[in-house]
Amino acid sequence: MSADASPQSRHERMPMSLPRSFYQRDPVAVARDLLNCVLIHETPEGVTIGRISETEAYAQDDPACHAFRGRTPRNAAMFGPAGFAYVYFTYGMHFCFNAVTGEEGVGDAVLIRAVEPLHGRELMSRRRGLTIEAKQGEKHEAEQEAGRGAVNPGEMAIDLQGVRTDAEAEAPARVRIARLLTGGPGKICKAFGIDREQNGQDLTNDGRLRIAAPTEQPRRTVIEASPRIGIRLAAERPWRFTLAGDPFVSRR
DNA sequence: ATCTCGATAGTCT
DNA sequence: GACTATCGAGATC
Repeated sequence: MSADASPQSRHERMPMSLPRSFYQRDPVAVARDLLNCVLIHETPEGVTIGRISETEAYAQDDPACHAFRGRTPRNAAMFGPAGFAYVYFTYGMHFCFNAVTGEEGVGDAVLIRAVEPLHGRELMSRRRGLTIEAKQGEKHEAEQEAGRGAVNPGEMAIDLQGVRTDAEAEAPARVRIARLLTGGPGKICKAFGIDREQNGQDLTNDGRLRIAAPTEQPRRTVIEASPRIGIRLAAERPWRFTLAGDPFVSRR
C-alpha cells in the first residue's frame, strides 16, 4: 500500500515495458519484433541495458524446443503465461534467457542470443570477468583499464564507459568488445546478472527485468532469418533472426 | 578465419 | 549413462 518506492521517477527515466499482448503471439512473430527492443536489468549492483540484436524462436511443436516432450520442473515457465522469463541452466555452467510467448499451457519462447551493450558496460565487464592481454603478456582487467581511462599499448583501445556516438558506436574495437560482453546467450546472462532467480519473472510489470520498445528510430530494420545455432533437431528451421548488417551478433 | 576439444552439472532415459 | 538452445583456449591454415 505504501507508494514510497517512487516507481514514478523510475518510470520517467526508463522506457516502458512491452505489454503482455506483445508476447501473446506465435514465437516467430515475437522473435522478429523483439529485434531492436531494449533489455533492461536493474540490480543492487547497477543497471545494465542492451539493444536486442539476435533472437531465436522455439515452439512446442518443434523437436529442438525444451517443451517438445512435455512439461517438466525445468521448463515449467515456458508453459506459463506469455511475457514471463524462462531462464535455464545448460552445459553445467551457462544460463540462457528466454521470453515466454503464446498461450498459457503452450510451451513457446524466444531465446535472446545477442544484444548491443548500451549502458552499464563496466558492470557487464566486471560480471564477465573480462580480461585482456597486455603487450607484455601480463593480464589486466578490462574494467580497471576502463576505470583508469587508460589506452592499451596494443590495438585495443578499450573505452567501456565511453559515450555512444553515431560515428564510434560501431567502430571495430567497440564491436569486438561488445561481442565479448554480450555476443551470445550465456554471455548476456553473465553480463546482465541473470540466473535462476530471474526464472519465471514477469517482464511486463516495470520490475527489475523487463523489455521495452526501441527508444529511437532503429538504425536497421531489414530482418534476416537463418538456421538456429547449437541444435541438432529441426536445425533446418530458419528461426534465428538478426538485422541485416548488424555486427552485434553471436558466433558463426 | 575456422576447427577441435574440454569444462562442468543438471536433466532425462 | 548420454546429452546439452555454450564458451574460451589452443591448434592449425
